[in-house]
Amino acid sequence: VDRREQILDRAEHLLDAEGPGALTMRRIADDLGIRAPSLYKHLRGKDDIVAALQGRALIDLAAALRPETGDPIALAGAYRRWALHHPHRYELTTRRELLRDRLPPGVEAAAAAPLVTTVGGDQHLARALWALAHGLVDLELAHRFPPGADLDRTWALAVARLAPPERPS
Amino acid sequence: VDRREQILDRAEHLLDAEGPGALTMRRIADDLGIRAPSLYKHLRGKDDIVAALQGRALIDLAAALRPETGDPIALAGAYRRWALHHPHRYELTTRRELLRDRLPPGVEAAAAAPLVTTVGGDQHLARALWALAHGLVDLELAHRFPPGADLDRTWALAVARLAPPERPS
DNA sequence: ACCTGAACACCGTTCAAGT
DNA sequence: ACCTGAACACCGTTCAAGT
Repeated sequence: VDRREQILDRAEHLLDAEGPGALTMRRIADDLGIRAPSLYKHLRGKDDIVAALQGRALIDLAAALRPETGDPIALAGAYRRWALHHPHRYELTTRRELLRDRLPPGVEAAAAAPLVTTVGGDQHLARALWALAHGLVDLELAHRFPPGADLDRTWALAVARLAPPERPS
Repeated sequence: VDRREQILDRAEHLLDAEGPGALTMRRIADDLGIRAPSLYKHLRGKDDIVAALQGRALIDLAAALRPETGDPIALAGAYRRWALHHPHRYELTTRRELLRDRLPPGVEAAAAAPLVTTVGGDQHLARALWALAHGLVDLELAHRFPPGADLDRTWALAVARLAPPERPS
């Protein structure tokens, strides 16, 4: 129905299947059976596509994290699982500049909210836990750890030390 | 003297000054007063340049970390300082695939050694501390934290929790 | 309203040719 | 030994033109 959504769907499919390197205007257009210049009648340019896919990814990530709010271990697990399940989407939102101006408003905050709530509102702790999870995922996806490394154990140890679960008083 | 080193020096200067986006064969050649195809008489291609600069960066980072071995806080501080002082070099070794086959042997291990020693040999803890530092730096360089955030405090809190200094017995 | 071909300013890279 | 121009297969993007 909406041509713009069709384009974005194809682009997302291409991203998932072949990674950010395959996300070119000519490839997207080819998949739709048109020529690259035609895309510019429906969107402003490639940045528009990237920003839209970043927005979708953040919304999807937020939805994956929300049910795990409260338990740091479970939340970290959900973060890791989402990233490993959508590595190219994670790369697009994380390794490329986040195009904030074109993002649906509140999306970034929605993805951050479960984190802040889970650590009890401490901003520094929330940022640290985020950085830890991002760092672990980023290094894992970049194959920076030795092949046989037991990363489950690394995650468990690290999260437990950084953000021990709230003891009910 | 060695033309290859001259090329790498120029490339490194270009990287520091304008970032990875400016690191093109034509720009490097222009800076040297020659044409791009001439570069291929001295190196195999652009990957060769990237790998060489990644190697230099890791050696430099290792040298910056070594003196701080032993104290997790000081080590993390040195890591952060190096990354903020050479943001484009950090990006080149971290956001782009690490070209291990073309790296000087042992360089990756040399950069990791101070970390492993500092946490007392625990591999999981070493990986966690590395991921935390990388995640914090990566998010800071990507402007993912709010502008006024007191990141000094975030680092201090996070490192202290994850890797408390060894108590002398 | 939607799509096209041709063009522009870029990439990395190859190769025959010049000195 | 070192460098060159021309070319190839790519990029994102613009624009006059076609239906």
